[in-house]
Amino acid sequence: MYYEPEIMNAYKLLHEGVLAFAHAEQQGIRIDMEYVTLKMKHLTRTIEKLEANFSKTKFFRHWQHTVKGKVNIHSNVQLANFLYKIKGIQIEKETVSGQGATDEEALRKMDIPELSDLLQIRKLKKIRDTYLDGFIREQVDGYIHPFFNLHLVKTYRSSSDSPNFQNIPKRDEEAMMIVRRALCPRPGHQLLELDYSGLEVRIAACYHKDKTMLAYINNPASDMHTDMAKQIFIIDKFNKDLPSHNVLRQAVKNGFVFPEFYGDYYKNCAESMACSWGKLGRGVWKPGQGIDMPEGHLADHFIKKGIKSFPKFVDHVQKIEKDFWGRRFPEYAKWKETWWREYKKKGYLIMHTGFRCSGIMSRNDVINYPVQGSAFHCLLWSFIELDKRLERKEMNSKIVGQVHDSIIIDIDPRELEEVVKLVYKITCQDIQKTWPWIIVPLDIEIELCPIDGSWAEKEKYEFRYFFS
DNA sequence: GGAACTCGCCAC
DNA sequence: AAACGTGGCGAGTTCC
Repeated sequence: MYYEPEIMNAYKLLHEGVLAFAHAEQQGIRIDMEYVTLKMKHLTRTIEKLEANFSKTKFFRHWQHTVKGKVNIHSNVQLANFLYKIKGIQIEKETVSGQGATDEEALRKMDIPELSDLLQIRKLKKIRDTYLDGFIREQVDGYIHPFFNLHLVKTYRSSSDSPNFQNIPKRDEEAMMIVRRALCPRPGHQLLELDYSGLEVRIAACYHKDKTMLAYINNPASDMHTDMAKQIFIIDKFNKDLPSHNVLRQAVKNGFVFPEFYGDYYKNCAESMACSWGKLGRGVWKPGQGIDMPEGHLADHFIKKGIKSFPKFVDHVQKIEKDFWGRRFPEYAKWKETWWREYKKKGYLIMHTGFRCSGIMSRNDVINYPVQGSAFHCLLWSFIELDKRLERKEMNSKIVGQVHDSIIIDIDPRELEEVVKLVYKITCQDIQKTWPWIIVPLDIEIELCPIDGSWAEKEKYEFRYFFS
């Protein structure tokens, strides 16, 4: 059988990657056991209290009245049955198998106060049972040793388990603080995390080489998300330092730009931006609705601009999508077509890093796999290189984990400057020499927690003065 | 009594 | 033409 020569580079990356990951697994991450034990007790008390209150409500008594045995408030089968069959609520959202959904979005739409209480219970149980209990179960002498796998993901990314170190809460402030407080450096050390900034966007650009996108990446003062926010929300004097404008920018970034890159389309994007972020309804908009900003409420602003209802906004976003791929990023759009056509002809695709994806893939798979995979491989290459260098220098600082585009180091404060310089050299400079296909600059951000602090306390670390 | 499934939810 | 990519895991439920 014929293999393209690049496949040996891919093999080498996997081989060395497995060894480097094993090294990190062996190090492990320290858990503040005293804290976790105490916090679990607190959470259990709070959950019991919330459950007791919940079972006193009219809602619960009605529910209990309609079933033969005992209600289990954590059973979504029972909950769906009660809400949709007994109470006769119209199903607005279905699960993948076509049942009435009972996820947060579905429950919030029903506007029943008791369901908010149920969601709060769910959230605390998730924190306790998935994360804190997982740490307790997996720890050995106060250290967890999460596995990092390289053989399980279709795109040749990694996965993690026992416990999964790649889905520790971050967005929800309360969950983040509770769970990350449990993760600590070794005594006298600090936890440091280095993140590649916008890695997937940059690696995508190495494939499609779109002129406009390259300009955005090469000019740090430019901001694609702000430009798109101006266009979508029709605001000329856009100021992202204004809290309300920043909400719109985030809405555009997470509700339009990234979903479009992943292959989503205008209808979902319009809904996400207007309803989830802008807090507007799906019908005709009325004055005073939506988030508040200097231009007035979002609804008033849109009405003034001639967009009086959600359907009108959908049309508006459709035009912007057309403009996005047709005028702004035509070379990116062309690349998507070329790769899809090539895949259909050959039945496989080869990444810049030498990995081959074959089997049945959708159009979205074909545009996402190479980008997701090779972006991760940049991280993996850096991980391997850094691991070797720390080992060779016999440093006390050790890599302990990785989250797709970031590396977590348990660092000896005395080695901080040396490690940071090394990290920057490897992640942003050396990698360019190894892989000439990386035609964009790569950049990182660093976060650091205090000595003997926890991962919840990490803060942005200004390291650039080392280089000035 | 365990395997396999669904659902919901956490991350990038 | 089609219509969001990749995972892990806990709890409940169903199947054998």
